[in-house]
Amino acid sequence: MARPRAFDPDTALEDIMNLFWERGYEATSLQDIEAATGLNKQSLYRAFGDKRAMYLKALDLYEAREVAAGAALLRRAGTARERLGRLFGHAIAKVTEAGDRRGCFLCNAGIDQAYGDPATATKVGAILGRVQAAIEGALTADAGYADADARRRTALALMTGYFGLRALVKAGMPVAALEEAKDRLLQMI
Amino acid sequence: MARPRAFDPDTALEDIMNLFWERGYEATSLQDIEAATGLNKQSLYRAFGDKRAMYLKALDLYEAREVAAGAALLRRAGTARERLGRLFGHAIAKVTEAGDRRGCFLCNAGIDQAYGDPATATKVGAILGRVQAAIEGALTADAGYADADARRRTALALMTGYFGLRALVKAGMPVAALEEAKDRLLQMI
DNA sequence: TAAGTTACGGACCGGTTGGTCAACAAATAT
DNA sequence: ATATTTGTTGACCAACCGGTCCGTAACTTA
Repeated sequence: MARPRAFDPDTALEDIMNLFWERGYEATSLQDIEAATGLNKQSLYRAFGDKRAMYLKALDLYEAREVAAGAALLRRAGTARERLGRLFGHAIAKVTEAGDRRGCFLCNAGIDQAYGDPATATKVGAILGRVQAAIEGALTADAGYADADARRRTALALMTGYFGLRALVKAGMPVAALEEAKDRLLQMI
Repeated sequence: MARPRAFDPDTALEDIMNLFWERGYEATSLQDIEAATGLNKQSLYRAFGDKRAMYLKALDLYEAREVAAGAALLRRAGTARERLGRLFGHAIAKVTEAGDRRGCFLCNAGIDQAYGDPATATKVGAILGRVQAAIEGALTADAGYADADARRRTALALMTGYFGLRALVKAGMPVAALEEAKDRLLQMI
């Protein structure tokens, strides 16, 4: 109909997601976003809405990308412990292989924005529910988890441990300690 | 010698701690701190230093108050599971009894400031070490944890679960799910 | 009471915040 | 070619940011 966009919104949103992921909402300024995307403020507003909208869309992208990748690790063949081991191991591999200590954007958002912003809280809650379901799904690989209640309880405990692990990654805990915590948590299964 | 302070620095620091605990570093402005303490910016600077210094002192107070209270729960008589159950139960009781969903200031600080600010990272790391030691101490109550390595591994896993639990509190997870996660995590012991 | 010392309060600082506006550029449809 | 629609750009906004300065008030000591 008219002049087409000169940039790719998906690429821009990915840059935005990485910024919010690393620094959180408040510590990320529009100016930072302009610099990271190479776009003008006005183009950003036109494409995504205001800063809060950008944040929520970044969370959506995080689920579509990172959470989905984690869920895929859980679906691949193996015992429940092998599946969860892949997920937990991946969280630590991000540190050892890529030096990435940003942790989990979802967990970060839960702490720095869900408390205080209802829209974020709703979104985080919804994603958490799907993470829980994915872990429960991985547990069905073991005959020992035929009971739905036991499955749910263990899934909740594992999810809690997983979030703690990723929080401690961002807090700077040494890799050796992270590994020990991971291995011991997996013995729950 | 000269004119004495008209306010109590300890009370003021407690107000500051509560503010940082609830909102985090970036979302708390000097103006907010002035309003919460009823003090002038100048008095605050004179008493505590700049904003960052206030934050670090607030973390110190948090350890002296809240972490110490948690460690006391771990020292009281009982089996290891009873001791840890008190600690985990206390984290959930804050929600059910006081409607307090601020979570753990230490965990919040680990996510929103330790990554990015070396001074905070150092302090958080030091406190984490003492928390780990307190949990290890509680595990010695059980004969099954005579081995120091096993004790350390389990303590790390429990600490990780504890931080996950408190992160999920702040993220808004329903109490019923928190309870199930807590109970299942305690079965690790 | 006078001198010395500290606390207090508010004005003030430059810089940055998130957000808007209007002029201009570029593409399509007729 | 012209009209129309949209994207881009940079100037601009009031509000607020953390931080400082300075005149004045209040207290202690001599």
